[in-house]
Formats: sequence, C-alpha cells, structure tokens
Amino acid sequence: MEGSRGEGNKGRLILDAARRVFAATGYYQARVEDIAREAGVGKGTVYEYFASKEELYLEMLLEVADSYATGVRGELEEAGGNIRDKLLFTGRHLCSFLAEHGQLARMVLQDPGPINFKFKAHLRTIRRDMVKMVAALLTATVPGLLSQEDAEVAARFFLAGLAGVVYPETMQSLAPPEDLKTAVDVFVRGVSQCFQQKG
Amino acid sequence: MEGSRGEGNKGRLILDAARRVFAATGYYQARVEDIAREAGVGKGTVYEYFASKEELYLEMLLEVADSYATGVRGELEEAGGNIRDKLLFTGRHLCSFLAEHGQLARMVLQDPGPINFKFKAHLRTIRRDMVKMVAALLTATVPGLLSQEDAEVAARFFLAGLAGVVYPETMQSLAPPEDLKTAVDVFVRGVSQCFQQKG
Amino acid sequence: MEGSRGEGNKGRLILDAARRVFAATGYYQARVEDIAREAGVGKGTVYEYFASKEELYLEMLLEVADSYATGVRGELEEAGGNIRDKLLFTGRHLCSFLAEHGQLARMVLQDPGPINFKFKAHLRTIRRDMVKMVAALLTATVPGLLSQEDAEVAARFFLAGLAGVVYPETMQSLAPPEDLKTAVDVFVRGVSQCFQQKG
Amino acid sequence: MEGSRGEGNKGRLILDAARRVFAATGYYQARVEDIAREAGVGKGTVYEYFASKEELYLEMLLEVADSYATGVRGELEEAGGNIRDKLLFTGRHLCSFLAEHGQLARMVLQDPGPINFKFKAHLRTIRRDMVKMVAALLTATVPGLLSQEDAEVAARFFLAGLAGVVYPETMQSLAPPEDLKTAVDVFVRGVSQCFQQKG
DNA sequence: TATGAATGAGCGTTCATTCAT
DNA sequence: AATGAATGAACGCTCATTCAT
Repeated sequence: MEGSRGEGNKGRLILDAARRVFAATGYYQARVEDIAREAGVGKGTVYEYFASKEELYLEMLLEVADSYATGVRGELEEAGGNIRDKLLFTGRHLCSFLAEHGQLARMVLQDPGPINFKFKAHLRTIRRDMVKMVAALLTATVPGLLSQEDAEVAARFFLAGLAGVVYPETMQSLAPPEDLKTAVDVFVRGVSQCFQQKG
Repeated sequence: MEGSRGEGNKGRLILDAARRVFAATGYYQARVEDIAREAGVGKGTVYEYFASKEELYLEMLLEVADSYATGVRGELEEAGGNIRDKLLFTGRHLCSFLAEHGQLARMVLQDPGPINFKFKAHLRTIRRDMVKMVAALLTATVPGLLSQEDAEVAARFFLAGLAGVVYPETMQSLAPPEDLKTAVDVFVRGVSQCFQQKG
Repeated sequence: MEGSRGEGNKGRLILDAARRVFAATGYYQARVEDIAREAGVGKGTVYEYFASKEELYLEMLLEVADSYATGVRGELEEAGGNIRDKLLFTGRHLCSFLAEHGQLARMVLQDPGPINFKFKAHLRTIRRDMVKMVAALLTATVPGLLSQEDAEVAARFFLAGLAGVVYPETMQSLAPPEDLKTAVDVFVRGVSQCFQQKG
Repeated sequence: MEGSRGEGNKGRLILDAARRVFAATGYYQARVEDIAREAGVGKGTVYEYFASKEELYLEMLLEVADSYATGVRGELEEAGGNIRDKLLFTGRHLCSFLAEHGQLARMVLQDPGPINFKFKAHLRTIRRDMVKMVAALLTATVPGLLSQEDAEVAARFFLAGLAGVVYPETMQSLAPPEDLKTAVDVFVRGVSQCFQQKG
C-alpha cells in the first residue's frame, strides 16, 4: 500500500533528512550520524533501511530527480496549449523546484559525488525525456520546418539556458518572473524566425 | 616573469598536478599525497607552497576560472565584428576549454566542493563580466531597442544555454560544430526579432 | 525428561544451532542473529533463554565437553578388559567426536575464545578425570610398578598424543585406524617396558 | 642490513607489542589502538608498517612460528647424539618457548582467528618438518625396522603428547623436568620394543 | 628548502542487546 | 512467551597536517 522506497515512516524520515543534510553540506561533508539525528533516529537505524551512506545518497537523488521530471511531464505532454505558456511553465517549475530543493539542485542538474552507473543512466534518461518533450513541442509549433536534430539542439539550449536565467550569477536568489518571460520570448521567436526562413 | 601565485617552479608543478588530480577524482577523493607524487615533489613540500589542501584547491580554481574568462574577453571586446561570429567563438572557446579541462569544468561551472567566500565572489565577478560582455554585444547589435536588463537576461540565457548544447545529455562528449551554429542562430534571431518588434 | 539447561524445545533448538554456527565460524564471527535464524526462532527469543551471547557459548561448550567425557568414561571404567582395546576405544571415540563436532573441537580442546572461569574449571575437571581414568588403567596393567605421578604423566602424554595422531598436520582429515593402533601399541609397550624395568 | 620483517625500529616495536597484546587478549579482543599504545607509537603508525590488523597478526604469527621451528631444527639435525637426549631437548625447548610466549602458544599450536591460506601453508610446513625430523631420528635409532609411515605416526604422537605433558591440564603452569623424562622414556622404550618385536 | 615518517581526529559500519508490541 | 525494529558503543582504517632532520 506504501510507495516503493523508504517507507514505513522511519525510512521516509531518513530519506527526507538525507535530502536536507546532503543539500546543506554535500555528500562528503555529510555525516551519517547527522542524518540520523536530523531524522530523529539512531545511527544504526539508518543502516536498517539503507545499505550504506552511498546507497542512501543514490536513493535520495533518484527520488528528487523523479520528482522534478514528473512535475514537468504532465504539463508539457498535455495536448493543445500555447508553446510560450508551456515553456514558461517549465521555467516556473524549475524555479519552484530550485526554491524547494535549494542547493541540492546543483547535484541533480550536474551530478556530483560518488554516483554510480545506475543513477547516471537514470539521470540521462530523465534529461533525454525532457529534451524530447521540449523538442516535440517545437516541431509541433513550426510543423515541417524543423528537423528532429535541430529541435533537440534547440531544446537542450533552452533547458540549460533556463537554469542560467533562473539562477542568476551567484545561484543564490531566484529570477523575477519577467526575466523568465524575456528568455522564453527570445527563444520562441528565435526558433520561429530561424526555421521559417530556413524552411 | 613571475606572477603572484604558485611560482618558483615547484609551486607551478604542484598547481598543475593539483588541476589534473582534482579533475580526475574530485576534491574529496583527491589525496594530497597523490598531488605531491603527480608533481614529483615530497608531500611536505606541498605545504611549503600552500597552506592547506583547501587553499591549494582554491588557488587552482581561481587560475582555471581566470584562464577561461581571459580567453573569451579579448575576442568579445574587440570592436566591430559580427555578433554571430562572436557568439560562435564563445561557444567554440567553451568547447576547447571543456576539452582541455575535462571534468574539472563541472566543478568550475557548478559543483563547488568546499569553496569559500573568496572564490565565490571571484566566480561571481567572472560571470558578471561575461554576462556584461555578451549583453553589450546584444545592445550594440539592436541599438536602442534593448534595455540593459533585458540584454543581461538574454546574455545569461545564452551563456547557460551554450553549456547545454556543448555538453549533450551525458556530458561525456562535446557537441558537433553544427549544433553550436544552430543554437547561436536561434538565439541571434530570437533577440533580433523579439526586440525589433518590441522597439 | 528435562535436564537443567536449554530445554523446552526452543532452548534446545537454540543450543543446537549455536553449536553449528559457532563451530562453523568461531565465537567472534558468529552473529546472534545467525544462530537465531539457524534455530528458526526470532533474535529476541535467544535472549529469553540465554542471558548473553557469551553465556550461550558457555552453555554450549559445557554440554559438548560433557558429551565427550561421558562417552569415554563408561568404557574406560568398566572393570576388566584389555588395556590396548580400551586405549584404542579412546582414540576411536576422539575420532568420532571430532568427525561429529568438526572444528568446534579446536575450541573445546584448546582455543578458548572468551571463556570464563566457570568453564575453565569445568574443563580442568574433565581433563583431570580423563587423566585419572587412563592413569588407573595403567597402574592396573603394570600393578605396583608405576607411581601415581608417573601414571598421570603417561596418561597426559597419551591423551595429548592421541590428538596429534588423529588430526594429522593439517587437521583437516582424520587419521586411518592403523595409525591409531600404531600409536597405542607404541604407548602400551613403552609403558610396560619402561616400568617393568624400573620396577 | 636489517632482517626481513618489521624493521626500522618502529616496525620492530609494533611487532613485539602485537605479540604481547594478541597473546594477552586474542585476535578479536585486541584493539589496534592498544597495540599502538603498547608499542609507544600513534595509531596511524601501525598502518605505516602493516596493511591491516589481520596482516600484522599474520606477520607476528609467522615470526613466532619460525622462531619455534628454528630453535628445534639445529639440535635435532645435528649428526650423532642420543635419541633420548634429543627428544628431551625438544621437550625442554617447547617448555621455554611456552614460558616465553605464554598463551600465544595456543594460537601457534592450534591456529585461531582469521588465518589465511599463506599462514596455514606455512604452519603445515613447519609441522611437517618437525614430524619429519623426529621420524628420521626414530628410523635412525631402530634401523630397518620402522617403516616411514609408522615413524611419522609415532613422531606425531610424540610431538603432540609432549604438549600434554608440558602443559598440564589447565595449561597454566609448566611441567617439572622429571615429567618430561618420564614421557620421553615411555616413548623411546615403546618405539624400540614395539618395532624390534615387529621386525 | 625539502622531505616523508609520524600522528590522531574523524567517520562508516557492525552487531549485541533492549523493549514495545 | 516471542518477536524484530531500534539503538549506540565500539573499532578498523584514512588522510590532512606537522615537524625533526
């Protein structure tokens, strides 16, 4: 009846505590004992639920990465709707994700620490999915004029550029909504213009 | 001939070794002894030149970050010249930088390790400079039609987006030159279109 | 039908499981949880029957040591009978004991682990009993010619020597029956000769 | 110029300390920190000289086992000389060895703890050598009348029996010299008698 | 100046034991 | 009585840093 990872209350608490502690200090600085204390359990209890510090870290990352991807997918795949609004939504979703997960985002977005093959593959899949979703959006908008390859390049450009807008220089505060609009507008126009002329 | 950091031969060797070793394994996995061996000096010697592992890391990062910024500045600030070519150059420069510094780039760009205030400020300055340079390029291209703020948002979008194009999903190989062109084209058209209409 | 230790079914199961697990891995390597699983009971149940891992170990050792001594006593104390046959029986009994209890024997015989005073005293008693039994056999065989002290020295020599014959170098396989006969013959002749001449 | 293991003073100190601490408490109870303190060095220093607790233990055992075997070999292999004196010497050597190495002897004689293949093979070799030496002594004494196999069985019987005499029941005090003589006499007469009649 | 032997704080992990159910 | 989830003391090992040479 429960979800698939870290349930039974204690496991949930530990996973949440891990997210906070890893986010606050990074993988290597975080001590298992800190996570246990943050979760309000004994140190040994962590090992009842997770085989090692590394495994706990990976479980936590998988969960966060999934929560990010899941949040975007629903909106983007929904038929109909304005491309500009959808891309704006993607930006706003990234904003709230970053607001919620603070500096953990750096990890999810760019990979850190001791990350194993399983997680890398998972992250790669998520990225590919998001790129595909945005690319599909673009080809639907400029039908017939945009090769699959160009669409994916543009999608990658957009998704990464978004992070630059949302996290201005210092990555310490979030961008105002107008900035998002500006970026999305530049991008949408760029794609339309560029490929209509090409086509 | 002597600069302000890591000179006198030994210091230079250590700094270069640090770059290679930190890049290969990350800050926490890298052992001071490994760096000393890579540099061909004794372990104690590292501490003759750098106060601590952390300081060595910081010095190395500052140096690499500067080398990145310096390489772009000359080209971008040069008067005249095509905006498209300049942005393409920025992308190509990023490519060669990433090719040369391998996975150290991830750290410089996003994964901080134990980075202190001094380095964060330095990095912030570098980023701000680059944003300013690109923004200036944009306002010069669409004169009078682009506010300073919009120009900087667009510049941030471009610089971050570049990384997404250059490092495709897996971050394991670099993008082909055509992808760079596609991204730059989309961006340039987007900016032109968008703000000419606005203006 | 109930004895004084480890009864009531569950206790019996635990004691048997303890013997197998301790024998397989040694005291420190054996985990209480392993013993519980081997016994088919819960981990907590072990502590319903035994105060601690150490006490469980002690109880188990006492039981095994007793079973060894008991098996020999009947045969040796029986009046009449050939000394050679009785000593051969002692050797064969040691063989089957070792065959049955495998490497636990090493512990019982020589390697104590965390053995407390109670067990040491018990073991000392057992050894002394066996020495006395064999010594009595010898004095009965060469009546009047053998001092009590010499008889006990010879008995100790025999009992220990037996182990060397039964467990050849590697202690991994048991000796063939002929070797036992050879050893017993040497010993019996030695005692006869030696003390008949002395006498 | 130094010996082959644990030199350079510190290594020697650690090996000696290890012998004392392991002997006093056994492998599992001994803490690396205790050994370091006993040796008068820092905990980390132990790991400069030995890769792990286990390796330190094995090095120490190898050294002690060699010192035992070496001490006996010289005397036994020397041509000429009385068999009875040689076997007595073997017993006395065992006595002094046990006096010096206290309860560590149990380990050397019977093997405990985490002992790897290398050490087992080494110990097997030592045992085999000693058996062979004693067996050679016996065949030389009763020339032509004793098969190689019988001689080895007798030798094993003698060497193991010796331990029983030297370490009376409790293994807490050593046997008086007269007991040794008694045992050796019984054994020598037994071998002579037994095989002269057989032959 | 250059070195590397020596150090010990620090941490991941295990497992005997407890106790609420 | 029986259980097993929870606990934390304990310990092996690493590695940044120091300092005598």
